[in-house]
Amino acid sequence: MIISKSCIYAIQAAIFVAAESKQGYVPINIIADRLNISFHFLTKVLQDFTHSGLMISYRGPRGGVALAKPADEITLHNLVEAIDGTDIFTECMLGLPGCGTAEPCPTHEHWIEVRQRFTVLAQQLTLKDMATKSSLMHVRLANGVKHHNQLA
Amino acid sequence: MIISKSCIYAIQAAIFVAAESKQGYVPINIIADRLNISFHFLTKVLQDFTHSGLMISYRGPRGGVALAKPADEITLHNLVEAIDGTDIFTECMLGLPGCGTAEPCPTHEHWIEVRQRFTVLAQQLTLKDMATKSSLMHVRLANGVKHHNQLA
DNA sequence: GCGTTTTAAGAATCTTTTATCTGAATTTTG
DNA sequence: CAAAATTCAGATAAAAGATTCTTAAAACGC
Repeated sequence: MIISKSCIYAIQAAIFVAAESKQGYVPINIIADRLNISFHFLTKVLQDFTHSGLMISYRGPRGGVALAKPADEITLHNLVEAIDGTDIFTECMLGLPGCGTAEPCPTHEHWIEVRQRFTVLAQQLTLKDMATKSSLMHVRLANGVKHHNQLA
Repeated sequence: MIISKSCIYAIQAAIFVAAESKQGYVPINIIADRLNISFHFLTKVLQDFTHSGLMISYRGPRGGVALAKPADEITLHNLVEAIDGTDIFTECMLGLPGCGTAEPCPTHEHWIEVRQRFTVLAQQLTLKDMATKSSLMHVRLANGVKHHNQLA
């Protein structure tokens, strides 16, 4: 998989928060319910967002999480970096440590072109863009479609 | 990581075999030695290549593995498919089961463009291409540079 | 046939990722 | 001040992936 499952959950949650964020803080149990993710697991994952300054959290009644910045100032790149790190955007396809223009691996020149496209995509696609396109995803999640292996 | 570690080892081994294959079968212990990979592990991984018809194997003295086809008829796509399957080339970035043009996820239209580039790359890059570009990789591996975390 | 070389196959171990649970700590509400 | 809502932190369990180990099977040379 391109990005980790934790990261997928985190991105979906961020889209959800961006779509609902007019009402102040969004409680994590609400997000977990609507997205069919374990509450405790999501709590842990979202802490990476608060630690990296993409979200802010508030305890107690009417607490929850909220975006720390406007949705159009948070990119997919920011989200992935906070959860999975930047390896995906910098790594050699074969994982060779010193691979670069000086000592390219056999796939180097072909791979960096694809990787560069992916990086640009991630830097240009904002949370706002994704939130406005998320209607269909939400409908499906709300209808009980869980992740993966649950097609049957 | 884009592709699994098993797949990375397998690709490196395939490049090695392609470069040496004039001498009939190449013993797996030789490949494992030169590439700093565990012999037993490599044995298991290369079985996926023989099972999928990309390589042929032969037991006993002067045995080993060899390409089943000319190196310019084996693509990177073939190699990845044999080890990791085709998920990488077909999957939605967020791993949503029904994601497609009918019900796109928020990243769908952006992601498929990158994914398509990657697929074309993998289908056009042949083992022959990689073997001719592999000199530097082999030098580094022969000098004892192991994979990952062994930089110090 | 016997010993050596080599792949084949599967079990066992270790590591990482994913997921759950429990007990706090914090803040608002009444 | 007490009760409820909510995040925070850490321990633990389950699952998946990576690696190693052990034994078998095949081929060859003598």
